[in-house]
Amino acid sequence: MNDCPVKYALNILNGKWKLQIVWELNQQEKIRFNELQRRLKGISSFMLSKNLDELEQYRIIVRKQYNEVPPRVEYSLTELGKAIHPSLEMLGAWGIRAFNEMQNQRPS
Amino acid sequence: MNDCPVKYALNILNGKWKLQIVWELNQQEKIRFNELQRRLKGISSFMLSKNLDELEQYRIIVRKQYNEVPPRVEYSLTELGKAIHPSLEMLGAWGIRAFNEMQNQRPS
DNA sequence: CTGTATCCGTTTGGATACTG
DNA sequence: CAGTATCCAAACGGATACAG
Repeated sequence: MNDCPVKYALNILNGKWKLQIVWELNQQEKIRFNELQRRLKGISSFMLSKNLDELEQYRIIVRKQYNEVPPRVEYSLTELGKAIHPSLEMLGAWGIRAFNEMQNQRPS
Repeated sequence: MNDCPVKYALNILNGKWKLQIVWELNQQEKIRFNELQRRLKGISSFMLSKNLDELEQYRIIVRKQYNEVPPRVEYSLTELGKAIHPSLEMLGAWGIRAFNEMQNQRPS
């Protein structure tokens, strides 16, 4: 994993939800646990919590807790987390091309 | 999967071996099944075959078969396959940064 | 040499119930 | 509201044997 930076990067975003979490945070600056769960339709609080923990360990996101009643916790991207966006844009552009090349040859 | 180009792209490279296969093909232009298996230390012929099939279906690689005895099959990247390299370079650069930020904060 | 068929252990994602 | 604990099913990776 640590012998290849690309694999290291991909590993951080691996799984069903992490990319989407980063994407939501990129559009929101800050977001609360519950709202994030609503936006990621279908995720359980267990999975969301687990994925947020992992992203925090990799320093992609920051968790800020306010000691209020009811509890409030806000998540946001770190500078490192924001810095991945250009790579994702580039990958997305390639993804569109890859998708189109599949469609073109479907009729075969 | 098809609703997000980034996810579509990541899905193509998903798994334990596909990234490394693309990487090897990027350095070799052509490579035979057996040599590829030797380079990807630890992969079984079953897994290699399966991963090559999937990459071929996504039009990332091309399989060329020569009807000789013994059989010879060569794999190479398509133009689409080559075109992913800049994205991987960029992701790798970010990966190095992410890795370093982890190391820096380890002593905490 | 280049695969396929079968079977199996591990990992991943998730449903549900519960807590401070 | 923001999680944790427990348990379960499906997906993934792989070992082994075998085939053209």
